[in-house]
Amino acid sequence: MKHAYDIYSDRCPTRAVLDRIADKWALLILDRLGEDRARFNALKREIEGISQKVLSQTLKALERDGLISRKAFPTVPVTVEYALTPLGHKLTEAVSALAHWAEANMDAIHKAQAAYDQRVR
Amino acid sequence: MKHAYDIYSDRCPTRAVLDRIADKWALLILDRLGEDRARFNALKREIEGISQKVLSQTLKALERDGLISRKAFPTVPVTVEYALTPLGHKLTEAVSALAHWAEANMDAIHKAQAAYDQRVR
DNA sequence: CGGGATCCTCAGGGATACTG
DNA sequence: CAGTATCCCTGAGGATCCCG
Repeated sequence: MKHAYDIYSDRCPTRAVLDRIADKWALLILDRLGEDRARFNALKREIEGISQKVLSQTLKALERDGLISRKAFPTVPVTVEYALTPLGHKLTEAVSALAHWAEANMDAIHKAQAAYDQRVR
Repeated sequence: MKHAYDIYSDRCPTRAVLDRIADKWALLILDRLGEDRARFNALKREIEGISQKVLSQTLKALERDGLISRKAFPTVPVTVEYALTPLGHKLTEAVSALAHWAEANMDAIHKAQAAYDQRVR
């Protein structure tokens, strides 16, 4: 066998991980950090619409899973930098592809939606 | 410019689309349909833990966005098949990579979590 | 078989205020 | 600056029943 895990099984621990990364905010954070490391407020500013609570929560979860690293500098006031870990880097391609897919295909999506609404309504 | 859309902007229509595909259940459905077309109850059976309500909702949303197609056969009782559209097919690689990433890296994730819990307490 | 309609809950996440 | 702590609320989603 390749490995003992099965994402289709609801009791598999991979499900919990998928639940964390298959999330709008997590993907945007990972995508942003895939470009370059960033500080807390920079992330908050650039990822429009995210609340500091959700940002904080998500960063902590991603750090716990080993996808991102947190480095604090003893300046005054404190400076904190978030970056992808090597493990997190393995995900960048998939993350970027998913996050930016909508941008590249929005016109086709609009047409599909219009056609669907025509048919159904 | 490449295109007029920006996923980092909260008012961009791509955000709504991302919200739909950056979802645990949507990714599992897309991944499953990436292997082969499937019927409603087959999806419900194979994607363990999904409720028929969420399955139904998600399928409808994905169909509206043009990612999957629904074909009903006038048998008794009715037979319905879901499959990826060409548009949906463009996403399969990214979806598969994300969905199965946890399976391939679960050991590293476990270690990261253990180390984190040790550090934090 | 492939769903639609209801009811209900509970936890995800927004808003606000405070701190090292 | 980079968060933590509370309060509060709504809407995602589970459970159940029903139907063409």
